[in-house]
Amino acid sequence: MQLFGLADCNNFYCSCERTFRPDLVGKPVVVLSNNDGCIIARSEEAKALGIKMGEPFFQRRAFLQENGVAVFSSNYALYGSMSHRVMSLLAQYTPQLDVYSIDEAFLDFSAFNNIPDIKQYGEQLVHRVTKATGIPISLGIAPTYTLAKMSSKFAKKYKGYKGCCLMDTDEKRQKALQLFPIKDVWGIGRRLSTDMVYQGIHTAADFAAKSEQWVRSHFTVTTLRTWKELNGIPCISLDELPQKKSICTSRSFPERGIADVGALEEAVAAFASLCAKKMREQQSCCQNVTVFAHTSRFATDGPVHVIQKTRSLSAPTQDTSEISSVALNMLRSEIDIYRNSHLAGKDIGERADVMSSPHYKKAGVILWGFVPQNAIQQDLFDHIDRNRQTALIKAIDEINRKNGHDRVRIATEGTDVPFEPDHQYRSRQFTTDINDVLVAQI
DNA sequence: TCTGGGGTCCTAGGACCC
DNA sequence: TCTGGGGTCCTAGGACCC
Repeated sequence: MQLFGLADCNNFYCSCERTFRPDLVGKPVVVLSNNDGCIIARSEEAKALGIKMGEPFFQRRAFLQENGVAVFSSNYALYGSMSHRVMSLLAQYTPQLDVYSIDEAFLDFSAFNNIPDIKQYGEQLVHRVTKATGIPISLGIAPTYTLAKMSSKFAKKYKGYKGCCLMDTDEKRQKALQLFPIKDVWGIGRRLSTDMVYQGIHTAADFAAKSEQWVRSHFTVTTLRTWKELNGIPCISLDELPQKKSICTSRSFPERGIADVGALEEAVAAFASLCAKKMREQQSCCQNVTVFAHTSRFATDGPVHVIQKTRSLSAPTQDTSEISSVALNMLRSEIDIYRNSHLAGKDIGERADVMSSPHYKKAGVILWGFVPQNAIQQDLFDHIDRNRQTALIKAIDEINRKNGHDRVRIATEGTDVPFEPDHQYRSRQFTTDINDVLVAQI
């Protein structure tokens, strides 16, 4: 029998913060998104207070304070490094580890038929990771990924499992399916679960009991796969994930957003530069560049402007300055079009008002259409000296690697930090900056 | 005043071709 | 008055995930 494990870190970001603040164990903790915008992680105690995932922080600030909830800005350097510790421990327990997200990984246990007690093996794994990293984890073991995800939720919910829930018989599977709400099934989101409840499907068991024909005719192939997985037939594969199909860097800007076009350009140049760097790390070149920028979805006053523009390059590239200039050209021309259309027919008196440009709340750059960097088709009309360019990029990456990122950058990114996201409640870089390492007092 | 960021996959429908 | 049929490719947008 094939068996897969899913290891899931409990309330990962909160647990990371707590590892370095043991005084907060047992107390409510939340972690905020960039700009301290939304609540994106909650400890069990915070969940018990009724705090929802994704709630805007400003709406909950007073409540959090009244209830003594510890609040943290997101600290991705810390979470990334803690994740790495957890994953390297998990890798010791399986021949095949698939890291699925910052706090989750699948483990292939198929080769472990000779292990007499896989449940006990799982419990050991959970105990070891929790003890060694300070991050509590839950492990589900089952014949398919979808069922393993489900098992891990049981492992988390019921203390009696000691962190590890094994679903290795049809009887256990049936029982679990009946207890599991359809909306919590992996791959069934809000939209689909609403449809299903409308059709009388309330639990995973209700759904699994439908005929294949019925599922095919009502939903897409993705949902059919989920149905098969619930019935114990593996059909989701995770292989070859490391090559991404698109790479995106985007940010929301603090408060009302950015009105100054120069500042917006600097931000976009910085996003382009970061995208290009991520892309070089996976040794690709991109064929397409998309830039986007838009005003707030929530603002009811002020001009609304949505920019989304894509350009195909004449030859794939991984050069920061080329990608950056393509993104900036698209951005500028879209803004020019907007301005011209809003200036047309206005007299001078109205212009001052019109020229108060829109406040762009969010912007980003997406690179896609990747080809491996060693397999580039030369463009017949390409006049750029590729070899020289490659040498320059390598040199810059190397300087930045040694001296801190952004030490060398292109001039369009500006000499100041273009915008400083709010992170009022940020913890320190306990694991990645020597100046922030905790000091033990004897 | 203040509402995250980064991905994947699928489908419908338009553009284009013969 | 009457305005084809079938195929491919691309893109935007929706749904999902963490």
